[in-house]
Amino acid sequence: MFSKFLNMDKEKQDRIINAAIKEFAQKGYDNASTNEIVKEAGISKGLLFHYFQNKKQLYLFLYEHMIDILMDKIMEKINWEEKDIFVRYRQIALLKIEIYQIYPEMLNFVKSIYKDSSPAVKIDINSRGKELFESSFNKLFSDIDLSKFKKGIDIKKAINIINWTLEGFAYQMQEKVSSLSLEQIASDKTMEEMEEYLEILRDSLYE
Amino acid sequence: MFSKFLNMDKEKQDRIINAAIKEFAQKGYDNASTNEIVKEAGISKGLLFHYFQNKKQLYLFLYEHMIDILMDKIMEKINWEEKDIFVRYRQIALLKIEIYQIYPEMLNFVKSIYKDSSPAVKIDINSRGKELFESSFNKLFSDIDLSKFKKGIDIKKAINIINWTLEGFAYQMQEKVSSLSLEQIASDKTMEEMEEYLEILRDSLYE
Amino acid sequence: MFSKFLNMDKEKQDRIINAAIKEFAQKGYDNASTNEIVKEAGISKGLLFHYFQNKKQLYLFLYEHMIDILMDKIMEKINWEEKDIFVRYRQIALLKIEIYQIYPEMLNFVKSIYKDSSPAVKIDINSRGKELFESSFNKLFSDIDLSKFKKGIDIKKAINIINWTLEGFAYQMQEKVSSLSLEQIASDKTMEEMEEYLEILRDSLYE
Amino acid sequence: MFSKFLNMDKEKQDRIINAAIKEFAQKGYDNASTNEIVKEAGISKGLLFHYFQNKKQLYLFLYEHMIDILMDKIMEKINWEEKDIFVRYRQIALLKIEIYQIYPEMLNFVKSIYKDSSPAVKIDINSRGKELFESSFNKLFSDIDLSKFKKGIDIKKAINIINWTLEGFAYQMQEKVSSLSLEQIASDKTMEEMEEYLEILRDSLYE
DNA sequence: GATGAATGAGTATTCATTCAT
DNA sequence: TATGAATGAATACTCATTCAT
Repeated sequence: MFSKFLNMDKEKQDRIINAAIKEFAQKGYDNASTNEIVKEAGISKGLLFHYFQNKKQLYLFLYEHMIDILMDKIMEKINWEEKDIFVRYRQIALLKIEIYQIYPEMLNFVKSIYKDSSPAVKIDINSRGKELFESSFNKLFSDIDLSKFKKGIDIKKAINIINWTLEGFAYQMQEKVSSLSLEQIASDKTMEEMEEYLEILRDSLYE
Repeated sequence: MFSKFLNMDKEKQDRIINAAIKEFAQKGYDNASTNEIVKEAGISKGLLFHYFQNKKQLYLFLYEHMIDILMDKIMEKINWEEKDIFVRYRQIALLKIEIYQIYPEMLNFVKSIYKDSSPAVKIDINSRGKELFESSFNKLFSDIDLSKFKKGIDIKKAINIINWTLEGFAYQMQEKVSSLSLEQIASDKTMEEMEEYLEILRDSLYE
Repeated sequence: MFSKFLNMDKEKQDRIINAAIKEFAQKGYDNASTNEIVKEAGISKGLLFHYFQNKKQLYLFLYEHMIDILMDKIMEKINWEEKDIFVRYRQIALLKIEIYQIYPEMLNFVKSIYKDSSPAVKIDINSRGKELFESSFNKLFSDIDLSKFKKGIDIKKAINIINWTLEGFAYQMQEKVSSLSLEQIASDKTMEEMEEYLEILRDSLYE
Repeated sequence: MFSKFLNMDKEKQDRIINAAIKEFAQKGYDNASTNEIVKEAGISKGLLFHYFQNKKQLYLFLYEHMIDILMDKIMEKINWEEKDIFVRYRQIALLKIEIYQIYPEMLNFVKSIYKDSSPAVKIDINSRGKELFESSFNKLFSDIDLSKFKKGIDIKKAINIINWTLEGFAYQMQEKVSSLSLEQIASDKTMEEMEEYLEILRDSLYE
């Protein structure tokens, strides 16, 4: 399907991918301009459509490609022996920071998929997402040791609280991105603050 | 600034506001069409731009106007005698549901501000948000009784956890909106589930 | 439907119509460029689409409008008392020349409808054509005096021969348009030549 | 000029020709896509433009080549001993039907030349047509026995009438193509009807 | 001879905004 | 105050043609 694209010069490939995920992440599917993408990538109008039938195919390719890379990273970096949910979340957080530093727009793009997704692509994303994303994502928490939670607590709700708290924290950090440098965000101080949140939650939700 | 608009026939005013927030909420800032707005409001193109210099000014006016109305409702409906944070949050949740039932587009509009916010208006919203929204929002929690929290706990972080959890829960509920009716969402069962979350948090974070 | 357009300044209206029928007649529906039309008409891109929803609506409007004008002219100029087919054809020929001199592209446009009609508009034209064009066109020959034809001759075939001959002659004349001026074509010499054809046919097909 | 092409593998040559005349016949010069032609012919884009400088040259080559083949057939099949114009025309009509059944796209292509001919190629076709087509076509009628025509009749005009009538009849038949099968069109009934037209004309124009 | 990546001007249509009335 | 005609840059996408391999 996209073999033509994937067999081309790697450097140009990356220029196109970066330009495209940046544009889509910033403006959403509908408002993303293929004009801007080719300008930023330094290629001609025709070439983009030589590789991708249309804007939608480009978007769906990026979706699958980014998820693939994300999943590969997860499988590679997570220590699956460690069953404690807080340790697992800490690993995921470090992973995110790592990806953030290499492909900063990638996480924004993945996030934007859930935010915007115009009707034009929503159905396709949903059908592909159900197979790919969720199955792999569930794996992240499928083998967690649940015995450490307080007796009587609704474990599903407890996990939700942990999740929402970390999401909220990450979002708060991201808002500072424009003023802070990535280095500062990925610094010890940020990690320390996260640890403090995790500690409060562990004290609260574990036996 | 917008006094010209605010002094006009109230009924036409509302037609314009309703048409505009509906369009913006449904399509986001960039994709919202002023053509659609004037058609829905039953006014001419010229008139819209007579009252509002441009699309952006219209959007920013709506933002401020909606926040104003929201704040008025809050001030009116919150029982300020009650200082317990969990009780306060419960009141806010009920308030949201109440507004949702009366002006469904209004909350969609406010929500859409955070979801989409194209780069074209993001900066303006952020700067005004800091003044308007946060100052009023802070008032919601300025007189909270902090003595009930566990000794030694970082209270700011504890409040964040409560906040993010409720946000996460609300977001989860919203995702069901397309399949569930508003009545079902605002039902006892939803409120019960929220109570369970609040109970876990109170058990965890209070002395 | 097109009242907005028909109520505008007549001179600009005509500039648009002339530019459009010329472009459609020369290049056919698919290849006609709305860019060229607005350039030739001296209006902006937006204005054309302000009056006509899209290219197809413009084409269909022109079709109906041109047929209308053509039919009005026919009803006005034909002497319906005269039942002889050769006299009737002569009147029609004179009529065509007259129209040719006033709206030269109009007849080309009408002719082009039958020649090209891309699949994009064919169905719409056919359905509208059956009502409008054919019913009125049949009227042109509905009250002809058939008693003058040779006994035993197949009258339908005889009329076809007259028709095809005059069409062939007109086509031959048109091919000379690029080299000859309209004045020369509409001259006595051309009419004389046509008379000679009609005379051969009358001698041949009448008693 | 096109010797490079004509010296290549005959089978590939035919694949290209067939793909090209089909595309041109179906869509007309302007809308024919060289992309489609190379896809259908199974060759690369570059190769097409290696043999033919550009789309126009390809079209003009096809025009000349098809006329050549057509003329060869004519020279081969016409009985030149028979000098009667009506008999000659009957032979030509049969010839057309024969070709129609063997190379249906070829006649479609030749026909399409007259129908669509975008301004881009019209001039070139016209100038070449005068040399090629007409010279050969004139041969078809150069040795006709003119002595049978009525005394005093303008023979050139009489021949035109015969020609236009047969053209008109053929065109009328063609319009039925979409609903009728080729077999039905080339049936005895069609030929019979043509005979009736020829008979009327012979009775009218011969002594 | 043969490939197909690459180009950029071209297509129809939209839309915020202006301005004469 | 109110209208809506008019603008032109922007949109996604196509396509004949070139050229390095």
